[in-house]
Amino acid sequence: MPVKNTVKPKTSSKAQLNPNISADCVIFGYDFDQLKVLIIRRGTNVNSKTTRMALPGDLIYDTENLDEAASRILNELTGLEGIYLEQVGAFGDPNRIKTKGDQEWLKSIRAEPEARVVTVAYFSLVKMADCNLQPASFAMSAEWVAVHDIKELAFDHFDILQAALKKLKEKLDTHPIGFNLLPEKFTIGQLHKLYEAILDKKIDKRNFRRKIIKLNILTNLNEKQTGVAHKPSRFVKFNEKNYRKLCEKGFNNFSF
Amino acid sequence: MPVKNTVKPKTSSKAQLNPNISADCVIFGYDFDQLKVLIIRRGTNVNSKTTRMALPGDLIYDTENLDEAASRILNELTGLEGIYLEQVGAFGDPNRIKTKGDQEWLKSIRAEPEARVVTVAYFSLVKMADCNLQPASFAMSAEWVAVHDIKELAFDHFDILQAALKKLKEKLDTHPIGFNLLPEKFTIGQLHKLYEAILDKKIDKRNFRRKIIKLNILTNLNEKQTGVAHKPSRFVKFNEKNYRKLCEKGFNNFSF
DNA sequence: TATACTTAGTGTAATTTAGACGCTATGCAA
DNA sequence: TTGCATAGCGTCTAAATTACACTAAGTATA
Repeated sequence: MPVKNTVKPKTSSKAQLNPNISADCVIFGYDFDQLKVLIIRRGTNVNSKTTRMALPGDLIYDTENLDEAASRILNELTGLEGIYLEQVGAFGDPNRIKTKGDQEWLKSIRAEPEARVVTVAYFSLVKMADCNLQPASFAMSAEWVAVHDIKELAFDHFDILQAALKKLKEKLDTHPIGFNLLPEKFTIGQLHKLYEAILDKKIDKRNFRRKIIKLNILTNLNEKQTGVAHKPSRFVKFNEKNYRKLCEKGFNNFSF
Repeated sequence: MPVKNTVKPKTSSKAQLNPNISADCVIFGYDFDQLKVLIIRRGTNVNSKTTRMALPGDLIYDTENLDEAASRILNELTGLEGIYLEQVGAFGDPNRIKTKGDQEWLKSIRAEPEARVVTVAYFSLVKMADCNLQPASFAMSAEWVAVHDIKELAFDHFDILQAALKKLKEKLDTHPIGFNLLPEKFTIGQLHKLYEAILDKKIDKRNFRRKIIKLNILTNLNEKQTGVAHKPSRFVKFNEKNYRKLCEKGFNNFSF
């Protein structure tokens, strides 16, 4: 179930980080061309040999629930609140943080680097332009990387990424959540390209239009693109009300 | 992703139960009439006032991974191995084990009853007849209860059950996993009734037959029902090989 | 032993959906 | 003014979905 990260728990000074449970976020963004993921370098020292790329994540506080932990991580890194967030699942192989490089890294940032850690993975969809990337308690820096360019990550994060991607694709088959990656105003063409980027395949333009328009969740705006070297497209916006109606009614298939 | 619980980790005497992480199993069974769930009473004292019904579950060992923990729980309770098992997700509200009744119970069985526990929920599908129900380290007794008759459970187990049920229904839409609940030989009529029981709705008999037969994953047996007060039905069995082929090819829709 | 009862097992027509495909429109660039 | 790029639309065909009714073959029972 998707959650909106509206609640920012006040993690009081006496709140304890639980050494055995973490949350990791696969934060997807879209730059009108490629599907991207927010990747961090952990640690505090830029020049450290031990900086590897990883998903943003952190141990969780004993006072916060899992959704809140994921929201906190997302918020610390991007400044965003109220973002689409959905659990992917728990990853808990005893050896998931035990490789040499990972252990060196953990020793530099954790009180109990060898503790067994089960992580709960989330994926979230953000509008890239709204992100104000900043270092966080758990991340020295963050950057957007195209999903296709990621070949390896620290810990089991590559597996988590693949699982998140799979879940995103499946979800997109049944719920038109792609809007979360686009700005308020967008064109159907942009939405079309977004679907192609996520599903990683060509989709017939006319069939896509027919299908998405029939859902009746797009509101036409009296505004067109300007300054484009082709016929300008009309902007639309996502119709939240009709979307809710559609969800209640239950729409089964929305696959391409 | 479904896993088969083939691995039984030897939890050596020095293996530690992690106080912060548990696994809970929603074990589904089918008695040719209703969808059932295996429900336990925890604790060791039958006469205790604090026995409430709950899902089978236990803290996990630091040496086992999550799938193994779920397999262990399933195996201890039913004696079964190699069972369909799939993660539902992690549940980690800080207050999920904090109600009075739940705390009393935990105090009687756990070293650190107040520790924060995040649980990873699984659902599994078993052939009821194959189960050899027995008490387990975490369960005084176990019994099958019809899903529809369950109104409340300890901790957040009712929520977990609902989530598992939802996941099962969704999965059934795309993968014909219902076979796992039926014996080797079964009739299409039994399969039909099983689908109706899980999805909790009527499905047209002829349409069901057509659709399931077209999948080509049923092998006809030269055997018929005997002793039934109606036209005997031919038995079929699940064709694992064709099922794999179908999975590889990818079958999108299988919804009723 | 005939009748009732129960589930097995089949087919077709109407509607809806999916998939393939080509053309004109409109703006900017050269 | 020509070319280029994307917008935006409609139709045909095949396939899938849905709704729906009867006969068959056993047991139970009157």
